[in-house]
Amino acid sequence: MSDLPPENPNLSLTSSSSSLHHSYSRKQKSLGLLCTNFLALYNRHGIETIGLDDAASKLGVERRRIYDIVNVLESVGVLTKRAKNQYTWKGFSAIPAALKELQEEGAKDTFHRFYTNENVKVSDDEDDEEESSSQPLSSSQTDTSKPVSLPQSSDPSKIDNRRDKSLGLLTQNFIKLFVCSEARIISLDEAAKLLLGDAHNTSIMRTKVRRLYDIANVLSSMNLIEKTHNLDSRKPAFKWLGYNGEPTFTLSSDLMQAESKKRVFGTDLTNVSVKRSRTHESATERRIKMKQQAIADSSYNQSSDDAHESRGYEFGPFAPAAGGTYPAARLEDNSKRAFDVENLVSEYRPSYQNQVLKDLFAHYMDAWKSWYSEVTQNNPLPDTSKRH
DNA sequence: AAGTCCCGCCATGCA
DNA sequence: TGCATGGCGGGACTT
Repeated sequence: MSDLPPENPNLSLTSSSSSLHHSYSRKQKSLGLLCTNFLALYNRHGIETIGLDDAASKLGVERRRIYDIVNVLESVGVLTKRAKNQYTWKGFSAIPAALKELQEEGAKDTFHRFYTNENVKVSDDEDDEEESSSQPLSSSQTDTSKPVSLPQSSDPSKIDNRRDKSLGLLTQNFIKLFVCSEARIISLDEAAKLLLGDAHNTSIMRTKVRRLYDIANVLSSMNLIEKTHNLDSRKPAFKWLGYNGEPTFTLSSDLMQAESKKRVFGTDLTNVSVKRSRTHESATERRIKMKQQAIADSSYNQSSDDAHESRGYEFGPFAPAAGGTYPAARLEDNSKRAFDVENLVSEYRPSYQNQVLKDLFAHYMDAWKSWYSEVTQNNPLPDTSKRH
């Protein structure tokens, strides 16, 4: 139990050198693989509670990594926090409901509840997040449309709760992007942009994208999304697969051995000497430099970098999973889609009261338009408003 | 103090 | 090379 985490036995953080071992591969330590192992370990009958320490030692990683996984799993309903160090296993069967809830929640406020000053509610924002089962609870506290943006605008209050930036919330918003729109393929860059409310300095974007990588990895290992490319731009992106039944997981061979051997795995392939040599000063220096640079080019009104680039996502039929607010349209049925979107427009436009949302909406329309014209080209459709 | 986990530096991997 | 990825752990925030 208290087998200490593998950690680095002894290592010289200095140097670079050394013997690098042959077999170190970051792939073997990826969050995605770790998640797969985690799932293989706990997604079985009889499991009802999961202890973080137990998981960490069984998987041979630090708790920090377990948090990464658990946080996103929880945001999809697979787990529920019970107490310190303790989670309740809900299983994959809880996913559909969770997705549905996210969809409804997202549809209701078009991805987020933005706060018009009259209904903010900064202070008491939620308390008990999800809890799918019983009641919907749609108080998706603030989130995505973080006020921020304008560097110097006066922020009413520091709506910057830690929770607002949590991996869990970000996961849910990322999922809403798929489930509440017609986008089927979205690149992490685009996702970050959308979730950030557009126009942001590189530093913030970079960090957001970094988080999205973590999320994408675990969602991928759950088969909720899959990596692909944008049809046109070729840029890597993720495709929403939705919940299609419970996938099967298998422990990676080494873990298996470790398990059967009753021994902590991981220790061996930990990249001891590879540790990055964080030369304090250079790191700090760099950080400062980046900060300044960030500030420098954060001119929020960069009219130049948004607008276009709408090729971030691809549209497609709606996810099979939870039936929801929007009808599942067929790709071929262009006219219907046109109709749907237009409906969507008139239905939602009125609610866009803040700039951020407006931009976001415009962004989507833009993307849709280009997609539309593209499709229309090879497959001219009769008339926009006549179904077939 | 212990538990959480945000953040972003910088190494890897792969065209 | 350059860009996409993502390991990793410092240290801030919560309990």
